[in-house]
Amino acid sequence: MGASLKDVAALAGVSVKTVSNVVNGYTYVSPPTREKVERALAQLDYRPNLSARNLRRGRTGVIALALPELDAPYFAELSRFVIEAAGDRGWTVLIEQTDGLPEREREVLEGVREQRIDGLIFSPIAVGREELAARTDTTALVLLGERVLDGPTHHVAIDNQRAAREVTEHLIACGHTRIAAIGRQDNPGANTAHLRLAGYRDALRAAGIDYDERLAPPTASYHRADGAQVMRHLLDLPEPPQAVFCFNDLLALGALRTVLSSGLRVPQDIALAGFDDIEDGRYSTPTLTTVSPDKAQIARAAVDMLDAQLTGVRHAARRRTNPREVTAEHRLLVRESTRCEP
Amino acid sequence: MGASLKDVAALAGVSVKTVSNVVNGYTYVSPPTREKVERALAQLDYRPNLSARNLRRGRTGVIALALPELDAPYFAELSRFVIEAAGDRGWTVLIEQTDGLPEREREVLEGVREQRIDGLIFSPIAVGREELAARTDTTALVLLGERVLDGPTHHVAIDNQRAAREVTEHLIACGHTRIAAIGRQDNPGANTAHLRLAGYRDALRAAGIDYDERLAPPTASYHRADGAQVMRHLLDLPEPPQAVFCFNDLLALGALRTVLSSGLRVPQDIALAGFDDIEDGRYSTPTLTTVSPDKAQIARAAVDMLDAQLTGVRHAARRRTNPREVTAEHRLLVRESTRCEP
DNA sequence: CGTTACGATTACATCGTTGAAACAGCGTCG
DNA sequence: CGACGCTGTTTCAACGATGTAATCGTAACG
Repeated sequence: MGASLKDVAALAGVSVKTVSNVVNGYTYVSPPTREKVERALAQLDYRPNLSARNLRRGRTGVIALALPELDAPYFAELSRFVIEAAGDRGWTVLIEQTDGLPEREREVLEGVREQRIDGLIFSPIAVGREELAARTDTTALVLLGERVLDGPTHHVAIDNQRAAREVTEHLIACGHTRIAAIGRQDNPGANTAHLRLAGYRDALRAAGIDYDERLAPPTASYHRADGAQVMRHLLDLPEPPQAVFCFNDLLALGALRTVLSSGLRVPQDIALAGFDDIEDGRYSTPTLTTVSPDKAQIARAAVDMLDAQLTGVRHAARRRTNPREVTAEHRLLVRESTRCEP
Repeated sequence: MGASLKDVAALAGVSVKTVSNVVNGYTYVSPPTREKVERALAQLDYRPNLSARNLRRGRTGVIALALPELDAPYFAELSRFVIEAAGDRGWTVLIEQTDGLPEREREVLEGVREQRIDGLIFSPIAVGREELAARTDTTALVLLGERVLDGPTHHVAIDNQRAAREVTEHLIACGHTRIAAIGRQDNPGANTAHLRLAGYRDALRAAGIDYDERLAPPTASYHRADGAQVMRHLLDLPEPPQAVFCFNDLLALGALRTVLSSGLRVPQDIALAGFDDIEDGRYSTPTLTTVSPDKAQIARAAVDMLDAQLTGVRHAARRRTNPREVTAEHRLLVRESTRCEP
């Protein structure tokens, strides 16, 4: 087992606390003592026992990131940024996969990992406003990607509705009028889906196009397979759409597959747009028009907000910082899949 | 803060240790006492403080998974399986991104997270046999995807060389003779690249085709961008290849992009095969021929081997279990990108 | 009836670390 | 010269849980 402070102290001929002081960079240690201790530290290859340190300090230095799926590229890319931002603060990230299951999400909220983490960054799918309000666990929390109005918690998201409107406006500007949407979800918790649908409808309305529910079929989840399947359905309509706005890139890539394998061309026969700007869409053929959320900014903001909560609690005993909402930037990236002369 | 054993004990009117006994399912607790304690536990919503428990027990219940990049789909998919397999044992997984940087990899090996984790599953890129042998940290270790012969550590991998040979044989069976490879790396640590190249050359040799180094250009890393760029280079050769074996799917998807945007068809003009079976390749157009490693098996085997090391240490004080090697299954999946009549 | 055995419970020490407070030594100041 | 303040160091008591050994009561035994 590794050496403890006691071992080092014995070797250096000083008290345990002095060694602790050296390790923690405490100011009042005489140079000769410091040097002696440091030699001993090096000789024994001392590493602090984090369990003990955390027990004493009441902090673990670990935050959790709870996501639906790690293998959805959007979340994988986001994770990397969160890990980096947390690393800058000396924090370690523990990843929790909920698979979007309500019960797993509730577990996470109620602190399965409590005592093991200082804070939680959570990207919910199923859990709604009520569950969040009812939460009893007091671990610091930041929500991602969900805009729970009046919600009791900090969160960071992009302006989903505006972004969705912009995509749809772009498709309209290309001259399309029969524009479908893939990704509608009627589950009341599916906030993101609602917002993107709302933005889509905003743009239609502004252009004087009637909303046709048959062009926005319900979509079980947001994987390639769903996109492929719903697209098949759209193509089989008596009047198929001229353009399709998919609520994420995976759906779009699935849809793209269906369109191309039906012998149709993108964008000439059908234009396709996605959402998330995952790397796949930059290398598909055609490349994918999409909304690019500033993932680095989202990650940074989330980590910052956790930090604020944690240090806030320290300074003003358990004062609940006011729920803050950060809106991250996004950009519409027009690529080949919707290229047109406007 | 959460309630501690002391609080529960006070409420139940018993000693701290009795509560501890109830919590840990110790046998000799009288039914009435047990019930009293359980009521108190429930009433205070007691959760054990893991720092304290770990300090006492010397185990953390956390393992680390160190990967080059979480946002490479192969690793993202693998992570999910590792997290699941670890979850079955009640372990939590902490993810460490090395970005393939030698210095980060060395840090991981030397136990940056020591004291915080019980074991490490590590997928190295840069670090080689010598560094592994020189490792001083004693945390249980399992290597992924690397076949370090005579290495001092447990590891699990598929038979890369055989798989690569099978892919190449398939391309040869389709009638191709000018077959390129994307993914060669001359860095001596790049074991996987060497093995796949070896398998490629085995197949060529068996078919009596000369190995032409110009058809296997060095490749800096394994991202789409690299595949796209190297493919561009191959297309610009005086005699471009008829088929290309890419050492992973990302390279293949990048290459596919280049080929298609050059106006060539896949597989008619150029056949393309990849490696890893990431989801993207199942939805690209054309779909991607690839080697599918049994990721679930790899994850399970890695976790099993960690478990064996951990319990081995417990039983026979620090007995080094013999380095074991597990070879996971793989399958060649022929899809559209190489379809031919053989 | 005294001893033993065992079930049930408790007191105590301990894991490694760090905050609070005490203490020792020494120069400074009134 | 005594009080004070500063640096440098140590002692002590926690943090929360658990292993060990001790304790207490009671039933079984010879």
